[in-house]
Amino acid sequence: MSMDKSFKKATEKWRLLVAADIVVFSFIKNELNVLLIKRKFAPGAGQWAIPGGFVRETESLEEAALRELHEETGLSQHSYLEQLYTFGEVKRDPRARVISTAYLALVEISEKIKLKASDDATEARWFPVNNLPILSFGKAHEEILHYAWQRLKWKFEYTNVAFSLLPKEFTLSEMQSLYEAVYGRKIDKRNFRKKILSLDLVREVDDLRREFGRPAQLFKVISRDIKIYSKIF
Amino acid sequence: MSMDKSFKKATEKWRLLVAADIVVFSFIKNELNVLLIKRKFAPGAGQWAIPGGFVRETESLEEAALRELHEETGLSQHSYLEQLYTFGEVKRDPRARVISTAYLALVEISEKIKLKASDDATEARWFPVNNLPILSFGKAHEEILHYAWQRLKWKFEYTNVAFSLLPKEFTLSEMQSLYEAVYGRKIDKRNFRKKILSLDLVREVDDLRREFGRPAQLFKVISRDIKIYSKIF
DNA sequence: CCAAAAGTGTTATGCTTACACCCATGC
DNA sequence: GCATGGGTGTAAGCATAACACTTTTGG
Repeated sequence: MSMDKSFKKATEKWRLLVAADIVVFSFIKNELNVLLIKRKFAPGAGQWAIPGGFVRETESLEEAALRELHEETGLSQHSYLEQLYTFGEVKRDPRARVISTAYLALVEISEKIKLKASDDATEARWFPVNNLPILSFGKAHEEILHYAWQRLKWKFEYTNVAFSLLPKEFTLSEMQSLYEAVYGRKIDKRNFRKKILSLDLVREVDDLRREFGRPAQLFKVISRDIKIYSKIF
Repeated sequence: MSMDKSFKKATEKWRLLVAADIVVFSFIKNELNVLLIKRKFAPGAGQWAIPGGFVRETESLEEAALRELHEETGLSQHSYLEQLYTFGEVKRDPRARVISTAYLALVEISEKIKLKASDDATEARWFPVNNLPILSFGKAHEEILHYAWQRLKWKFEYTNVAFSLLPKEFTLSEMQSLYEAVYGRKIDKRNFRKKILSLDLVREVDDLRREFGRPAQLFKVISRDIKIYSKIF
């Protein structure tokens, strides 16, 4: 059998780097938040960026994304993870030819999750999606965030992925305000409750949340497995 | 500013290859077809596979996918192209660590498009999606095909991408049988025509197709730009 | 009793689906 | 005149969207 020249050629000049970036969303104080880090190194040192880094030979893309997330932010849990898109233009990184695969992750912030201490050189912080800082890497990271948010909207419309951002027990009003935060628009309360209850996704628990006004019924998820529906909202 | 160790480390051992694969669909004789090549080299020499190959340092992922397609099949046109998914598990290719990004392309076969001559060592052929040969690369390529078909179904449901598989002029019955081929199920004729015409996507042309039975009205597309609809069928 | 948020039904409209017969042509 | 595919309308059921007031609690 003859030799495969294109394989030989490719291995003679290994000159492509592969990176994994990870956009992490959470729902904090009725706002959709994104996790960003302050970059330590060029390019873009001192500026905010999406967590991410180079993939090692011995790990999958997904593993690399989660490892970088842990190293850069201290976060080691997630309730949902999916691949977003792979950016492969030639000029993206000034230092070398880099292909980078972006992931979308969701975390619940019910138990207080600690981010990496900010006295470390790499600081990590949650930013509300409607109040983001200037990002490094020109428009590239902004586009990734925008794309991730779009994808999240779509997932909310057609799947039960919303539960991955909610704590174990929650009120329907909380759930509604999560939908409103993701969609960026108001939803009618009666229609929302009617639809969610008709889908048989949640069950009442024998407890109430007392804050302001009338106490609210608490619910829990029946199953957190991701399912696709025809259209939720 | 201090040095970025992870970048240094990554560039010291370039050991990841990046490949691009491309799943090409066409609509031939009322069947959905996929373009496959007979592999010339190991692994999987002599077996059928999805076209693809290694990405060069100077080209984008998309360019690589299209270049490989042209080199391996002779095809140099497409009416639609989108990124599908990036496969990044560690063990995919026995020869080296390979990350591979799969693309989905559509072509219209109106003007007879010539595939690479089969006396060349690399043969290229269209296969109906319901009658595929054994593929090389174990289950991996089968999964990619399955995934591509799933994505195509989704695109047909929610966008006007169907026009990318139809010739300039077509009958509504042709268009319906394209939908049926992609979905793998029958659609009611009256409902189909009603819906398509109500979306204002096509315009009658002043010509008929004569084959069997009553001649059929020919239509053309008003605009081939991809648009998203709430649900077509 | 006041502020605050929870909770609750009905109606109109539009979309989806199911369904059967006549039409125009070539042979 | 018959075989072949082209072309047409209506009604029922379902999902969506709009809309306002009462309830329960804490202070």
